[in-house]
Amino acid sequence: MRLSTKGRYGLKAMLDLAVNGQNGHIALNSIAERQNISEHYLEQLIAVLRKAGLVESMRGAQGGYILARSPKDITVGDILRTLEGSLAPVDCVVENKEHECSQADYCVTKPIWLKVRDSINKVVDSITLQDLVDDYKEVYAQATDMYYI
Amino acid sequence: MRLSTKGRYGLKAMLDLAVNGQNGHIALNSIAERQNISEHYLEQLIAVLRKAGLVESMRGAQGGYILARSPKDITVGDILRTLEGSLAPVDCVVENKEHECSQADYCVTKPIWLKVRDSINKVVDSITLQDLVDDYKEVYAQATDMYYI
DNA sequence: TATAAAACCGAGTGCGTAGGTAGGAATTAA
DNA sequence: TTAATTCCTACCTACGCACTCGGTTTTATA
Repeated sequence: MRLSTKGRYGLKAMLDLAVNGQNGHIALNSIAERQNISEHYLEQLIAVLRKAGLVESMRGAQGGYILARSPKDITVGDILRTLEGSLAPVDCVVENKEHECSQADYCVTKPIWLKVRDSINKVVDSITLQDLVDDYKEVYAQATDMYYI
Repeated sequence: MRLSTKGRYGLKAMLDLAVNGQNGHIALNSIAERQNISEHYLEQLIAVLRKAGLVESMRGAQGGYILARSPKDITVGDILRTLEGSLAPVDCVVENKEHECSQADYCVTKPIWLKVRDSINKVVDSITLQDLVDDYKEVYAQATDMYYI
């Protein structure tokens, strides 16, 4: 039941953008360096975030990435589901695919998986990037050049 | 974030034992047949459940398995965590290992993972095998020879 | 006491996915 | 024109899941 690095790295990158991208685009290599993530690998992840409309890019010199929306309008759930797919614990309760199991009406375990899925979504959808930015600023009120996320 | 078949098969097997094991031991092959699980594979899973003290075995002819405790004293969480390990979404919030990350005090994402972990555990710990047996009996009030779990 | 039914055990296998690398093409500010 | 940067496709490797295989040991019963 672990999240892969996709979700974790992606969340780190998005938080990095929220903290550092106030005035303009941020180059991928600077994010990768600060967050200690392979640049080429992060490239693949941010491509997914871009296609999902969570970040926007600018090519060429001085290009980079920027959040597509305000941090308060991007939830942790948006980011994780974009990179990990559904957070459902079993396939039979993946969103919009619940009907696909022929035994759904008789299955006594399905309600368990639904509850687990919904409780996970509830947590991650209740936290916005802005919440994390606020936490970050509080923790690093003094040491402004630290980037542990 | 999917559960593996270990957890799902294990839960099915335990529910099968709760439903069918009222009067004595149940042979593994009958569980495997009813639940449509590879017998040899289920053997490996039930060995884990036995070592964890959730089921007891009797060897030899007419032997088999039986729940070690009353179904009302076995939760879905007990079964899933035994077979899957911690249900934590990331390693840094695996139970009793939270301290191992040197950045734990500064990490702004850790509280997210803690909330996710706790919400998952809360759901699965609130449901007992007896609850599932009751659901099962309700669904199959008429068709008593069906075994979809 | 022999037999068959069952649990117990350890090793091996195929496959998919995670987590990257490698190398280059296209774009654009300076 | 150059250098910085995104974008794209292909490839690679290790690992764990979901089994299979071939036995050994135990025990009720005929």
